[in-house]
Amino acid sequence: MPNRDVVSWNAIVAAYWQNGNLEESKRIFNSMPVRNIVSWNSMIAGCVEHDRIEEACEYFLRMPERNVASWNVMISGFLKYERLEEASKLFNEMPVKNVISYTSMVDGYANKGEIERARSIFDKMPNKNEVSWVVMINGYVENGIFEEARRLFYQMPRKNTVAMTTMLTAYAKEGKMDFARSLFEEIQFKDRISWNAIIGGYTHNGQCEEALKLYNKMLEAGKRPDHSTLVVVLTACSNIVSLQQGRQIHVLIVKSGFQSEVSVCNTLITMYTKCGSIDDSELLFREMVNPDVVSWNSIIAGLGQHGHYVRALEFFEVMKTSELQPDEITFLNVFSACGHVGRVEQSLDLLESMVRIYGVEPKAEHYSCLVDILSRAGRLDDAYKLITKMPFAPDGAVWGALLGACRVHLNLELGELAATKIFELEPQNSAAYVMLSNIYATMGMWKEVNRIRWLMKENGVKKQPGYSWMEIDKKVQLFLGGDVSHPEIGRIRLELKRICLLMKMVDRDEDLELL
DNA sequence: CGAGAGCCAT
Repeated sequence: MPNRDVVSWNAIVAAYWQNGNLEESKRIFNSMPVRNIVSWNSMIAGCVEHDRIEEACEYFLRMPERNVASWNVMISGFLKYERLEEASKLFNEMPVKNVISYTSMVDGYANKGEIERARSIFDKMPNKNEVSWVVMINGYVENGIFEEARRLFYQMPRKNTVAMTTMLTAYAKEGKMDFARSLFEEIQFKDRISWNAIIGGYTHNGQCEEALKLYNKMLEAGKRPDHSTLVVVLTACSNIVSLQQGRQIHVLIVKSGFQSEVSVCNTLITMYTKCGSIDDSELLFREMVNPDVVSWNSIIAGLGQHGHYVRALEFFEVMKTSELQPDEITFLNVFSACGHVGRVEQSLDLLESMVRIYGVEPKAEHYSCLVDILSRAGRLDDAYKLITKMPFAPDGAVWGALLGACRVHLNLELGELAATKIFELEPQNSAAYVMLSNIYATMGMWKEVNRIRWLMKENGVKKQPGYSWMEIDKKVQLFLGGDVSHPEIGRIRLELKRICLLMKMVDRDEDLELL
């Protein structure tokens, strides 16, 4: 039975590359006495899996005959690396297409933002299955076109758990958690991913208590958490600054062996940072055997958020000696630290070395940071020069950084210029009006102050009130900036005074590091 | 024995 034989060989070939040993797969493949189409297809899939698309091509061209799966595996290989042209060439050349060929192309176009082309293939499909529908719906969701996603979802004939989870995620991204929740309740066979989606939805929409409640329900329902579950519930704990619940989940992570998951550790680092326990963040980071860029970014950001700027910069120096490449977020965190300790020259050097050494293109946010650093150092003209030298059009945030400093250093000319730019780019940006008006007020130019006030009214700009809240006798009290009519105003003021005093005391202790 | 889907961290 030679056929039976091939099947066993194929299984061994597949098993090796699935366990990370592509070379052994290839060796066995070469030594096989007989091969069928499946042997070749499996070898191609293995190469694709191990980022060796060119080798996959070689096998594809060498094989004596191909079936539809051979073409499909090549197409999905090219799509994996966003090589749309080659994928679509194969798609057009292949003699017979099946539902998988079409679905792969729909997914490929949708992932590249070419949603119209994805849709036109979807509409041309001779028959669709549940996967095709989900790919198309999710394509709309990923591209933020929620109305069309919803329309297709309701057209979809048989909605399975995956489709419902996709739509649930769409509602969550729109902030419509009530719709997301009722869809979730309608899912007959809720799996772990559906639970993760609804918990994540509540977390990202600021309803973290509800997220944690659902997490407990999930455990009660007998679903074990996976690394994604843990990531979102830890995020929920961070957002509500619940160190106690965060630690509880940390214990569970250690007991269940999830501490080997990099994403889980990274989230733990951030959780401890946000919950005020930066030492735990650092301990965790040091214990990681395989930190990635996100781990480094998290600890550098964390140290910065706790005022340990110099230490953050030291970590960055160590990161540079590792084999990991800093990314755009690393540089944002590093710029932030530089700015706080007034390292102007260093940040200018860094901006230059971003591209030259690390191949990271600075974005608008990076320029905003630099403009902010230069401006705060009083170098307003240099900041303006940097803006004019930016390789793309400056956005409102860049001008805002300059305007903010113009208010502090009282530079009327540049301030008016920056404000004018912001009014063009973001006419509803109330902060710009307020800052410009403050410059005029400080300089006693009351006529101009009135002109800005009039301009705000004319453009329908509303300054959103500044507000905060605190807990008094187990009740949360909301209070507005400048509001003296609050019934608990006395105790609120007392508490604010206490916090100010506390901050000044802490500040004195940590001044040393700033120098 | 081979090809297409939903959730997650800075």
